[in-house]
Amino acid sequence: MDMRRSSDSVSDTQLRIMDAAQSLFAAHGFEATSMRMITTTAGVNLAAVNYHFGSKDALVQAVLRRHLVPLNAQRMADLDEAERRAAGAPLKAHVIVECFFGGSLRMASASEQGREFMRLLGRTFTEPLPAVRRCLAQEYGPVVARYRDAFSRALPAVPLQEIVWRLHFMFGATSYAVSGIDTLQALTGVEVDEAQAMRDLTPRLMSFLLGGLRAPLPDIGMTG
Amino acid sequence: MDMRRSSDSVSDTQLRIMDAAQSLFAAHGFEATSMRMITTTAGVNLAAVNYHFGSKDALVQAVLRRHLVPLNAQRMADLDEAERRAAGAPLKAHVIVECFFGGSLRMASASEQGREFMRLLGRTFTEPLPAVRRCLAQEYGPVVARYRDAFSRALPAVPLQEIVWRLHFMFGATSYAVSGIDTLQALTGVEVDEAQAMRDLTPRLMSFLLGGLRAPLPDIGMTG
DNA sequence: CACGTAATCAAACGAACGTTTGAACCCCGG
DNA sequence: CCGGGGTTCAAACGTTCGTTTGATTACGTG
Repeated sequence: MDMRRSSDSVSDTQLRIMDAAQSLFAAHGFEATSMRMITTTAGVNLAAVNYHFGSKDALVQAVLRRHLVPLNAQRMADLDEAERRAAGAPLKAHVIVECFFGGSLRMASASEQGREFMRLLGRTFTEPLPAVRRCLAQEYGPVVARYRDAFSRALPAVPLQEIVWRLHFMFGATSYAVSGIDTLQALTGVEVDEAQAMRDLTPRLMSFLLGGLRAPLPDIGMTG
Repeated sequence: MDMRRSSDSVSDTQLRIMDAAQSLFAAHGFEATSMRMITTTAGVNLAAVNYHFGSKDALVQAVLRRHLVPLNAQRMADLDEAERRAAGAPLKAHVIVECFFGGSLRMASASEQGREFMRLLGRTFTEPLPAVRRCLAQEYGPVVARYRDAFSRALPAVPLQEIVWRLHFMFGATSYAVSGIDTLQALTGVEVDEAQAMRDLTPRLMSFLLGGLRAPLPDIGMTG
């Protein structure tokens, strides 16, 4: 009963469970995926999840964190590197956008597993499950704060509050773009090759996001 | 056992059930909301849902359709009216955006119930439940096709495929913007008054969407 | 006032859920 | 060869799920 083992030494069983869980979570959602589905798909005993992770909630968090932690670490590192290269000068907006969304989009393009995880992550943002929301707030909080300030320096004419909103919109467009390919198909009736779509998606989305980010400021009553 | 009654004459019990269900679905998701939660909140007997709607899935669809059908009808009518006024001239992009997203945003601003429904609708797009996906495809299909063509006429320089993608992005930004105010709070730590936020959201989002829609075209390898 | 239909009710249905148990198993150090 | 910790296993735990039942109440109609 280790149940909370540190970073190293994840057993083969744990890997198989997380892979199966990620795939099933992405396809059916968290609550609709039962322990029996997970363990059957993983080819392990039903009790294995509780033995190795402690509970279903803990498994959900483990699956999310497995790729989200390195992804956000990469985001921090990419921004560090960009700021180092700029040598004190304010970053260009498109560079910051690339730092934040580039990594995740590349991840979604690279492999079926990556695509699966990004689809899962997209679903995650509208997921009411407390365990999920706690995990998101904890993992994204520092990163978002860092990027918000970076954007604010890059676009000094845009009020900080507006930056936050546009970040929010960019999040939405991205998570939906990644997780909703099937929705796109359902709505438009167009057949899309998913791998091809994901590859083309990066430049398409980047262009869209930058256009939105740099749009003229709306005129809102100056109340706050 | 009417169970499939036509548009008129929804009983008080049915209304109370749909109101309670909508609120709970928006707060906890479809699967996490049990029949017992719904009927207790509505103050009706447990068997009432199955009696009046037939099943939980049918209730889900009834709750979605209740506001979605008139909303999409309004979208069609708004586009009709705009095209009538243009008298044959191609519509401006911002007019089409206003037609599509204006109604829903106004709905979200108008009442707590409207806000609730839009939040629910946002969740709906990433919902794997078959009943939900069937409902979305059916209700949105014609509307999306109509608007896609309108955008294509308004922006003749933009390939149809690119239009579809940008529509997709705009959907994502919007549904996320509406449904994820709490996510915004969780990620940024900023406290937001929801009613105020929803009111300001319309011009903010419109500006962002238009900026994205009119962004320079990405350069993608000409492979299809 | 009776009659019949629609609606509501308490109670129970079988199934599936997440979790726990205790025995069996594997493998390595003594 | 034996002993013990880490792991896997079948089985069952108690709970909750969506749904169904059959009796009971409310009510417009002849």
